[in-house]
Amino acid sequence: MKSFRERVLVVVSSIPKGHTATYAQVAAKAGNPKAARAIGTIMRKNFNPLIPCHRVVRSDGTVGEYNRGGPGAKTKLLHTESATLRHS
DNA sequence: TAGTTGACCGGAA
DNA sequence: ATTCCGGCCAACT
Repeated sequence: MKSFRERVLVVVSSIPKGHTATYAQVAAKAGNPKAARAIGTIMRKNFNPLIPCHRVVRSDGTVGEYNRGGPGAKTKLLHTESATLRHS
């Protein structure tokens, strides 16, 4: 039984290139559909290069936040990976 | 232990 | 369509 944040990191790292997942989706896959907010709390602190946190977006389709150069860098990365981004 | 914070979500006004 | 409010969860102080 690993910690919730361990599972979250695994789930996020499992996101295929060119594919995005919502925080709620990641939370649900980690085992807590309602822990979408906690995902942000975890990611914000535990950012490591093996975790493509930039592929995690909000349910609205907006990129959300990013601690690695701001939302702009995140959007740029997604665009680079040809991820299906939604126009806010 | 308890209280505050925050990369969120969904519903109501 | 946009803005406001409450709720839910994990981490930090």
